[in-house]
Amino acid sequence: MQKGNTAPGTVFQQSSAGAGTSALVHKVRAFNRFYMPFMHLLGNHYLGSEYSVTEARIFFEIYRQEGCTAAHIAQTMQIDKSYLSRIISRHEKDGYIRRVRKEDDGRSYGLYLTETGRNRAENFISSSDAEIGSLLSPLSPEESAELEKALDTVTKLLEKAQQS
Amino acid sequence: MQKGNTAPGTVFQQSSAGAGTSALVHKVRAFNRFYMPFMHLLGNHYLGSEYSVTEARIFFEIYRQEGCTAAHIAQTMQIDKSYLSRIISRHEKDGYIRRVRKEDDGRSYGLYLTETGRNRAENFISSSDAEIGSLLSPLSPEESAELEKALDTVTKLLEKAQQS
DNA sequence: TCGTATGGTTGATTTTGTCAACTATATAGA
DNA sequence: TCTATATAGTTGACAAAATCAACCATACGA
Repeated sequence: MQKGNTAPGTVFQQSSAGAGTSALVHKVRAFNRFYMPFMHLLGNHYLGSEYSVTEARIFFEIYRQEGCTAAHIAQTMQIDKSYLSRIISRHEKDGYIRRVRKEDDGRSYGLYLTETGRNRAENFISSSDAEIGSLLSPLSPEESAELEKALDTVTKLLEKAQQS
Repeated sequence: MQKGNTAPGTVFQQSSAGAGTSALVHKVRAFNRFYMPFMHLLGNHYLGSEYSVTEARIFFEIYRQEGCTAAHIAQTMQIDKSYLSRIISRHEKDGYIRRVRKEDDGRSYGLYLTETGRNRAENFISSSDAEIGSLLSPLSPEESAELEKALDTVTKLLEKAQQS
């Protein structure tokens, strides 16, 4: 964790049901408590892999923005730059990422996945797809549509709240 | 992590959009990617506290089920019993929890929060309430109602999927 | 009462994350 | 240009979190 970081919370506590606390807040906490374990979003290893969640996230960060810098990742992921530096070195040594010195700024590198690295990332994605698919498989087409709509609604409202 | 554990995934990857992969699965992954950072559900420290998320979760596990055993917590949280044993010892030494030898089974202890421990847990809950409340504060009463309904829908459908 | 299973502890070790100091490059201003 | 200050990344030392195997004590069924 880095300095300006807001640390995580909002899960796994029971309701204190204080007078001034809204029903919605409690509902959100209850939702988090249910949703995270349901989606296997807890624990420190990514899927069944040998990678920690942090390591895997770094993978995906580069996957979705090839050429990004370590500084960018450190900022968006809120992790310590020294820790990140070591993870990147390891990934590079293992042949998953390449570093290319920036021409316009000799201090930083653009980060890229190698072919192997990209394959690895895409394998993770497939596994994740498969796992979620399996969790959702009991739903009928109608229920699936309903779920999709509800997720859209939640996203739409929270995005709106974020902008305000 | 313990043996039979399904490790976490389903977040932070980009879509691979394989032919057979349903739109719903992708929507769920996109939702996870948005929702977790929005709710500050990432990182290793609970709220601004000196506690790790794991330590705090142990707190809440006892809070909601006073008298439970370490074995129960280890199973439901999927953490190693030796690691748990040490965390419990620390919490006990710090005066937050009590251990009471079970009369019917001399191997195990019932775990209870002390007054101090309960206060600590409730403080966490208040902080969490406050944080979520602040995130949601821009929403109008109508939007809040809509969000609540959407969360209910998601929960209802996933619970149903879980049972099937 | 013997063998085996379970709850929990301990020691050793690895992995993960933090902190401060440092190098090298960049940039803005006198 | 020279100087000061900021930024990108690395390194060393360390602390915290997590894992693994061995172990003790109690329980329980054959």
